[in-house]
Amino acid sequence: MAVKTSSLLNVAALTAAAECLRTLAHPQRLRMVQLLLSGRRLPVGELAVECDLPQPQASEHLRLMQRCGFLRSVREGRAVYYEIAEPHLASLMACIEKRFGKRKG
Amino acid sequence: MAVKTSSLLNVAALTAAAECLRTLAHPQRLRMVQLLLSGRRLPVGELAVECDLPQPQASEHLRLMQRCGFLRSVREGRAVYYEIAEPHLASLMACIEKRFGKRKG
DNA sequence: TTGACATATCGGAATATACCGATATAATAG
DNA sequence: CTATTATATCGGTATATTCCGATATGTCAA
Repeated sequence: MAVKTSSLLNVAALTAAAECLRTLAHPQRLRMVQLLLSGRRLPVGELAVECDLPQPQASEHLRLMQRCGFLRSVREGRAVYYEIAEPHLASLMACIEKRFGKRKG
Repeated sequence: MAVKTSSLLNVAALTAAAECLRTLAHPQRLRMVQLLLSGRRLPVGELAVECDLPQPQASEHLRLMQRCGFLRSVREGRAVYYEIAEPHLASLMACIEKRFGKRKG
């Protein structure tokens, strides 16, 4: 199948994209996504510890990412596990890691 | 159980990545990037018209994207041309277009 | 020099976001 | 039931962002 040349997104798509990017644009949220991409799924408490965040803040970050479709949550007993819901997140994070990994600043 | 950390970005890299993503996370700035990726280089005035923005706002958006390394500017006479300075922007935008292009809206 | 055009910067108001502490809800064990 | 654990939500404050109008800077032509 031929590779389609990038056509410009319309205003609605650009607005939606901007919202999602803004949601992703936070150090701890990026870290959470990385953890979930590599670790499959994790409960809120463990994500909070890994990101060195108070539990309420971790919960709020996860809620934002769930709201824009990046994550979904599944309750199991008392724990709530979060996992990646948006397949495109992997390639997006790969781009980000390629740009910001192994770099001197 | 600890999560594997070999491929995770450190805090500094995550912070830098978040800053750049935040800069990109605006509808008109995304549009500017798309225009510059497809049209090579454009003066401020033309970008302002294409994005339906007042000239001062266009200038400010461009300044932000230049500050984080996405763009660079070259003055030619009275006009100032902006162009893509960050090679990774193309693949990043490709990811975004893949996710937000051709969807019902 | 003056006048025009192109771009950049400034000041402020409205809105959004991040962070924190306290508390509320939910599930389970005893 | 109460107590414990895990998560979610709320109130308030500090900070950041966006947008706007006005103005400053820079370049060139005459």
